Amino acid sequence: MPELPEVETVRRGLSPGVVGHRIVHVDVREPRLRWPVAEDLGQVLGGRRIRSLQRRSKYLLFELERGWLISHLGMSGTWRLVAASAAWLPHDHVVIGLEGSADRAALVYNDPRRFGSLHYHDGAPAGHWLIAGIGPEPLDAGFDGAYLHAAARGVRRPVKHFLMDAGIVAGVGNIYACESLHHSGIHPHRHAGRVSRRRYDALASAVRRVLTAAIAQGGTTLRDFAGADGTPGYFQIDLDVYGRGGQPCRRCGRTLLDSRLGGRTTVYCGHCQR
DNA sequence: ATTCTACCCTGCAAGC
DNA sequence: TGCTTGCAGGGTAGAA
Repeated sequence: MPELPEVETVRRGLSPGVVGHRIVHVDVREPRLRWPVAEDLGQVLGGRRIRSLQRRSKYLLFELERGWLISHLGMSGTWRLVAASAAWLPHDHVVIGLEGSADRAALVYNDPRRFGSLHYHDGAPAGHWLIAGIGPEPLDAGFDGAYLHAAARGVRRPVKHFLMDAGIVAGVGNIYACESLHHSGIHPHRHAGRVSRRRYDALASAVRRVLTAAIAQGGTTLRDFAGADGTPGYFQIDLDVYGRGGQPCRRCGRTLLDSRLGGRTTVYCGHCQR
């Protein structure tokens, strides 16, 4: 489900309802996520106020009065704010009760596929093992063509893989990798080390442009993604290649190709992307 | 050291 | 109608 723009959309939607509120209890109803959720999370978090809600790569970071709650949505995870009296839905795995919110009294983590995760970390998120190795944020200074070009030196794996590697750049998943490569005219199967500096300039700016536009549209809703208030994203309307295999390229009109790259569907134009 | 594959899990759609 | 198969926006561990 969520790449950087979707996680950012969740962060923005959730913030007003959680920041400043105190956690009164935590109910781990199903600890079997990507990694087991600590069953004593309630004892650790209970009584602490949420100071801010931040994002790093595809991780949501709840800054507490002390320590951080680090959440990843995997493929199918969602957070929603509900009234205390709300009925449980299937796959509601973790419930965080909040004080100081009138009708919205609990934060509920739902995740059918359970690829998401939830960790408490006592120090700064950058020190957590899941986050320590992550590369630069694509929307921050420091991410540009020069950086990509240098990082790709001698790398033989496909440039699409390279771009989706969080250690290289944070937050770019399958959808936005396909889109950015199409925007910049780079063939997804090309070896990362065989892309010129000039074309990495184009790729870096395409990544920025695509992610920024997607955030402005509230993310991409393919089947079930929704922001914290339940509204879907609208960026799917602007997708040029993802999900459009067999349809005409919007630039040259030729049929878009569907291939599998590392087990993931990759759509590209064999004419516009070299 | 890099790079590939298999796997974690449920839900849905397509095909038979 | 019901079964099987494959695919889905993620990321890791372990093998090659």
